[in-house]
Amino acid sequence: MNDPIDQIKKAISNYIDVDDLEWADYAQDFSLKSVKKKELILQQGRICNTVFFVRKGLLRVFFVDANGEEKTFHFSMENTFSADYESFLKKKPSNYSIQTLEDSELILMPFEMLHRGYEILKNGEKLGRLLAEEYFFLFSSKIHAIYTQSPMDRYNQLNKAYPNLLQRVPQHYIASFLNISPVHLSRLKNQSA
Amino acid sequence: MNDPIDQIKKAISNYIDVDDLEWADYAQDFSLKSVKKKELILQQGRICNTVFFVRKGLLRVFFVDANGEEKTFHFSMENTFSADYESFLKKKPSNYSIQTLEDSELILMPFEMLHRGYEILKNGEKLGRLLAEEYFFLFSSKIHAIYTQSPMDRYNQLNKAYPNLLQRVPQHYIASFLNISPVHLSRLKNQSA
DNA sequence: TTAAATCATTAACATTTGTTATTGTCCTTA
DNA sequence: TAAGGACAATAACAAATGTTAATGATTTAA
Repeated sequence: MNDPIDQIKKAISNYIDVDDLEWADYAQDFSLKSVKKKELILQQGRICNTVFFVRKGLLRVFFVDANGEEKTFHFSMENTFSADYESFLKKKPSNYSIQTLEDSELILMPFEMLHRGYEILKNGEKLGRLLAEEYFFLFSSKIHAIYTQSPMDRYNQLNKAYPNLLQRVPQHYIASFLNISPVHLSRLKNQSA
Repeated sequence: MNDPIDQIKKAISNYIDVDDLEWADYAQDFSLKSVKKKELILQQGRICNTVFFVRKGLLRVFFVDANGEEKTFHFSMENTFSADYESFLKKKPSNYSIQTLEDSELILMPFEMLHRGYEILKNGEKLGRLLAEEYFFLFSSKIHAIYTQSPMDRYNQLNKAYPNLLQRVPQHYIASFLNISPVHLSRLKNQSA
């Protein structure tokens, strides 16, 4: 079996039982894409019609606010899915852009394929539900953290959850992710030392 | 047909087609509850084993942070569902408490019932997916708003989205929802006038 | 109906965070 | 390899937000 496609099957198996026969039929529609560092794979304002599975590399989900400033919303790590899921599902213009932060290898899942999955795969709807629930939990805990933790707390927690992320990502993106200025993050790091 | 149960059927019909026969079988397990103002219907630390449908009244979802301060996370309006959904699904201690802000009439949906819904109702899994997606979108836009809008912007937007909410809810809960101090909210309101 | 509690407002002050500008380092690329 | 650009650190100052305390109004409950 094709190696990269095996990788996404494994990821999906964390959510539902995958029937081999169904899968063989389904999986042929995946396509692979290699993308150089710093390239834009989704542009704010366009409709997101693909879910990206990060086989290798690292993505940054961000948007430009009313003042023209970039805000980093999320980092998509290896073996996770990435998209503007709302744009994807509702076919409306995306609020986010997505770019590669490293040379990356992606598996592409176009919109039609998702819906075919709901029909073809015995547990397709369940997979959709579990993925929506997972990101729901993720966002929920992100809001919880914003309400309860200081920027420094969140920095430390990020460092703990993804130990090498801080080495892989320019610091001002981290600041933006924490919703503070790069200058302030630099100050905070010194204080704690 | 029973009137309150008809109300929740109508709400669910916004998500999936409901087959009358299935529904008649399913709906008999709902129970109703009238709750006085200011009563706690879910307590932080306990497992949330019921989803509440707000037939009438208003709920506040909140939690107590490490400093012992209450943070208001969400207001549950009429004809919407309320729960700590993560606690509910994973059967783990809730991060939130839920209280009534007004005398309320609730429809209770216990955990077993949800799962029976996944099995009994033809579109049960789909309903689960759509609900998870809806709250996912809600949280997503909440985070987006935190990143892009000033507290005053968010206050105005809240006022626009739920025109009578500000009259129904003590102002310090609104401040807490906006993640600012009550004193600061009072100041902001004066500045804009 | 009255006393107590809750609440919104305001003022004064403290803290946090943002902005701008400068400098030195490192990386990129022509 | 040299020049330009991106980046992190730092300082000085400005703006936003929090904290505490006092006051008056409203609501709640005995």
